Amino acid sequence: MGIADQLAVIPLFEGLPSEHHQTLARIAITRSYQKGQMIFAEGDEGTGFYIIQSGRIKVFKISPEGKEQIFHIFGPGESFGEVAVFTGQGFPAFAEADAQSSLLFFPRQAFVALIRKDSSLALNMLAVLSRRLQKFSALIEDLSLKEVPARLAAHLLYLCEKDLDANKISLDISKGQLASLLGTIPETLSRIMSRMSRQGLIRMKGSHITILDRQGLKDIATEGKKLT
Amino acid sequence: MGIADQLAVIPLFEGLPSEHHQTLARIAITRSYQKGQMIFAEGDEGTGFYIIQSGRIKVFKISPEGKEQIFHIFGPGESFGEVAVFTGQGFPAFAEADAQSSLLFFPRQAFVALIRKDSSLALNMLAVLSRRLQKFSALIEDLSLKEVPARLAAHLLYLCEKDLDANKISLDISKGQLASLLGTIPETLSRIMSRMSRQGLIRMKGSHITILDRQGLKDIATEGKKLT
DNA sequence: AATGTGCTTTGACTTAAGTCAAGGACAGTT
DNA sequence: AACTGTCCTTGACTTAAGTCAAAGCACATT
Repeated sequence: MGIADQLAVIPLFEGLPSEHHQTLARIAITRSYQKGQMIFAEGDEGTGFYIIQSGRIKVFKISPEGKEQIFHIFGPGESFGEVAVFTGQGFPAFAEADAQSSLLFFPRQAFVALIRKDSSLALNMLAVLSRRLQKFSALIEDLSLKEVPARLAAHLLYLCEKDLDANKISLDISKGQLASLLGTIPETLSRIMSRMSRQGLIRMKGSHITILDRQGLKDIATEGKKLT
Repeated sequence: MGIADQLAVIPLFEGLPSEHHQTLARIAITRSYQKGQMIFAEGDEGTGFYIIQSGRIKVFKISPEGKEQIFHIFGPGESFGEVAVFTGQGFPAFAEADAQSSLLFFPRQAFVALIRKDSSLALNMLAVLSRRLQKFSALIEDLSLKEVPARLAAHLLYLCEKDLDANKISLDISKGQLASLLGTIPETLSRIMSRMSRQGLIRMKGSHITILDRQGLKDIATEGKKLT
């Protein structure tokens, strides 16, 4: 399968005329990264953005003391690094391969030229950025207005929505990473998870989690209900 | 001065052909709000977005316990509520007039139609959203990775950049609102400000603040340096 | 000048969550 | 089966920041 065909099925490029998929395929540059390899650093000049063919990328920031906040973990079909393309400033965060990954790089100039010609592409991109803004809003709300148990409860409920199998979740990231995604540290996460287990809200076995009391989690996530 | 002329000078509509300014002026609807009046609530259907002619709007969320996190305070020439236009979902936060305000409302359908025709408008909008994403990144970083003194220090330095007059700042919002913007509460903010005063970093007189030790603030804002 | 209403500050106290340090658990390798 | 490294958990402790309550100020109105 050619690159153009791959592009046709990802949300950002959905509904475009197929000659534009061809053009996109022509300007895209394939790049491979090892697990742990840095893709860009905060402040690096934004010469283009990326789409994930395979693998997993984490986008994050680090405090002077070394604490890490993960903004997002992206998987196949998702794009990242677009912000720098449109602001003309540097990347606002770090990006690192979380697994062996294959990416498509779209150079800024060529991509912007294409967007000028195809308003559907522009609207798709607006939708992608808007959705990201929405996610960021939720993260800000969580960090500022909710405590860690509420964030965790919300995240677990979110995970078991997509993993449609009723109540079983298998974490595909480490608990340390989950902590960083929720804006906390592994110790705190661990303690809260065992509290939730003790209260019969979840059952935990390694990276497999079963939700036992959906309503109970919902109360903690959205109502101000406390975890004893 | 007609609406079209006003539109010509705001960043979002900069560089567009003037007949598009005419069209925009034609689809825009003027709306006025009293101080304290709600413009939209979280979850409301996003039927369009707003541009501020005059006044001030705060966009925020509220926790079940009533704590408020301000996402942004917008002034004349700025737009808000765009996200809902492009995701097709409800508004992700509340918006309220912080002062008697006059807004221009752009209905979704008509605006999207216009964006389809004018790729410069699309690119301008992409730039606006990207810059907002950048701001949100910074807020997330602050909330998760920095303590309140660091956020305050950074904010003061930011304010005195635009208020070019060397070292004097006059807050145009209440300290309670500043607290909410920094993700904290008035009591905490007050305590930290007096610590900063005691250490000779700033001088405070009502809503007028003088920065006495720029480097000292910078150290607290970016290096991990502590406030005693 | 006196009154009231809404900010802001201060003090005493509580608490969520972070730090540091020590054990466990587990997976892969030899 | 023993070893090694990594990740996860637990315990004791510290700390930043929130809560509650009471003054203090400041400005607008009568």
